[in-house]
Amino acid sequence: MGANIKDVAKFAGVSPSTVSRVIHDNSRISQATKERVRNAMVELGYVPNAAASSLAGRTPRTLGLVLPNNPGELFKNPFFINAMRGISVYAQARGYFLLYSFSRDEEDEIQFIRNYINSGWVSGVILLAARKDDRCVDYLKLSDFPFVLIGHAADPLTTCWVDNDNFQAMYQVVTYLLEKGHRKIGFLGGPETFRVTQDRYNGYIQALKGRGFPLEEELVFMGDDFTEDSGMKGGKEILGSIMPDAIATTDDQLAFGLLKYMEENGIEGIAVTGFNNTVRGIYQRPGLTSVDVNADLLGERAAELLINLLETDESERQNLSPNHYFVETKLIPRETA
Amino acid sequence: MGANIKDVAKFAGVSPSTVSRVIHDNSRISQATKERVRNAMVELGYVPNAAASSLAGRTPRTLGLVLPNNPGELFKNPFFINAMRGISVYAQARGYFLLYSFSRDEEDEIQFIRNYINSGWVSGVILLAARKDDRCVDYLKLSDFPFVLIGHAADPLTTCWVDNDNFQAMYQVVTYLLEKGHRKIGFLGGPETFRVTQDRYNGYIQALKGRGFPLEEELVFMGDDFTEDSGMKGGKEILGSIMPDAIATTDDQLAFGLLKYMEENGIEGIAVTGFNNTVRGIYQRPGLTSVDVNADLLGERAAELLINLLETDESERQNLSPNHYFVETKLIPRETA
DNA sequence: ATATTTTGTGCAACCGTTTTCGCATTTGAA
DNA sequence: TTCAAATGCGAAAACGGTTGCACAAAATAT
Repeated sequence: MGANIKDVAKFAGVSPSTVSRVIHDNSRISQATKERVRNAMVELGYVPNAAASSLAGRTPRTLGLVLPNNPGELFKNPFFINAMRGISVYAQARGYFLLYSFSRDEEDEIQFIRNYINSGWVSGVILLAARKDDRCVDYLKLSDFPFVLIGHAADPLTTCWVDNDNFQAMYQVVTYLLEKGHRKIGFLGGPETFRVTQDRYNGYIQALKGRGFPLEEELVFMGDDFTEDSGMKGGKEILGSIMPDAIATTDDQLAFGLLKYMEENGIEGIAVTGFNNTVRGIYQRPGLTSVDVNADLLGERAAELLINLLETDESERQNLSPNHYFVETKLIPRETA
Repeated sequence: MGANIKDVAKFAGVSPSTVSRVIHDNSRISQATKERVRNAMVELGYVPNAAASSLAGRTPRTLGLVLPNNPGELFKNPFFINAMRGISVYAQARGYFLLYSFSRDEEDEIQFIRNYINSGWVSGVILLAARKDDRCVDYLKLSDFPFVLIGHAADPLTTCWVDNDNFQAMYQVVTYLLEKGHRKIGFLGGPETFRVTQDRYNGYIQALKGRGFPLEEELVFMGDDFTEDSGMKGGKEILGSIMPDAIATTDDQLAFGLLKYMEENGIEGIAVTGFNNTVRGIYQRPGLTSVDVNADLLGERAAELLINLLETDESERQNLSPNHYFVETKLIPRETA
């Protein structure tokens, strides 16, 4: 390993404490000394020992990421890798390291977080997949450990989080469909209990209202989950009654199920939109019109929020502002709408 | 933060040194004492402070991952996320943390590795994307820092690496094509300078030879890179002369280019195979027959190799065996072949 | 000219763990 | 019974930074 703080001190003709203060840009050190020490640092190729630094009281400049371990989801949806990249880009710029781990289940995740915290290896956590009633969130709050959530927090006032503006996103989708000339527009969502479903549903309703179109309950269906099967079921329900000329779904998987149902039943000419811009939707024919949730930027913003949180004094954290970010989505028109 | 080693010592009625020895299962501590201390540890929810531990001489149980930052590649090919998952699964089982970073370029990567090493935060490195004449490899060797490579090492004897058996993989592809009744089989590869191209080309040759088929030079083309464009160019070259009835490519992107060329020129009935089992190949119609390189397992094996390396004494590392693993590939037949 | 504040730096204790050395105590051999 | 070796554990010095405190020198106020 390279030079340590003593080597630098000796080289610059000062004491180790002075070097340390130069590293942290302490105002009590004169410019002349700072310059001399900094030269010594580059001269010797000095990199501070992170272990010693965090042991001695500084917060370790490392963030811990908690990822779900759902093999299918991981490769169908480039969300996670892109979010991780976004986080990496930002964290790098601020000089933070990143720890990650895929966990099998909630129990596993809590275990990880416990290890992150107690090992002293990590100063903050980013949760990349928020569940409803997430025990990880509870655990982190209970431990009073800094974290941010990607996704809408159950308690948005006392939690830091980043998310898309799901209302706005769906509003935009429906408006787009209306402008395309569609009049009877259905809605196929995930479980009602999810915040994201609610938000998007509200966006759907408002977009219709805004243009003076009525909400027709028969054209609305909420699945039990986000699977293709639920999509097919939704197709059966919605297309069984009145025929809409477009259906906005809240997830590409649902859309795939819906398209499958339509194909199997020879139904054509209905516009379909999805959410998440998954790879399958991009490459299938016809390409699925979908909403890109901008995972990259979600990641960057999450990292930004967390690092800002970490770098504000403990006493002021309560009223950190902002405690959340909304990230723009982008509608990607393709053949299905 | 939780309890420290002194708390545990007090609780168990021993000295901190004894607790430390129990943690590392030192043979000089009696079973009775070990039990008592271990009880104290669970009782107090003790997790060793990783910073202190690594400061005091232990190697930090953390591995650093170096990833390329090629946005397109990252989401078209689920290789990286799967490899990362594989690494995570194995590292977790052995009690290691994982650091990752996406780098813009080679310069950036070296910078990261330097930080990894000098910060004392990391005890070994996994390179997920090996280039030819990789400066990172040189740097790591020069620093005498433990690392493994995913991909074939330039110097396979003195480097630790994991890779697919590319010879075998292509042998299998060609054999499959021959068994399907194809007789004139072409080869469309990436740059010749790449080891992987060579290996797969040799597999192609041997598979033909093995069954007594001649190698026809006009049916072989090596592109300048792994892009769709090169695939189209290859199609033009190979399909311009004698018509083969199948073409084995060394990369899905090349295969996509080839298929595109065929479509644009109205050429049909030629079997095509790819490599990497990318998402586009899975979802396009017709589905692309491709070789799954088993990224998950590559990741696991890489982690295994590195951790084993780290846990053998410095003096014995020279003749660590094995210093590499071959990971099975899996041919995934779809419509194009 | 003296008193007071500000500025610049060093000393030394501390963070939590590891590990060498050393000292009892027990075990086994002579 | 005596001595050497093995066993079981504690004391204390690292590891590399950080930071409160002290203190001298310089700047400013009186």
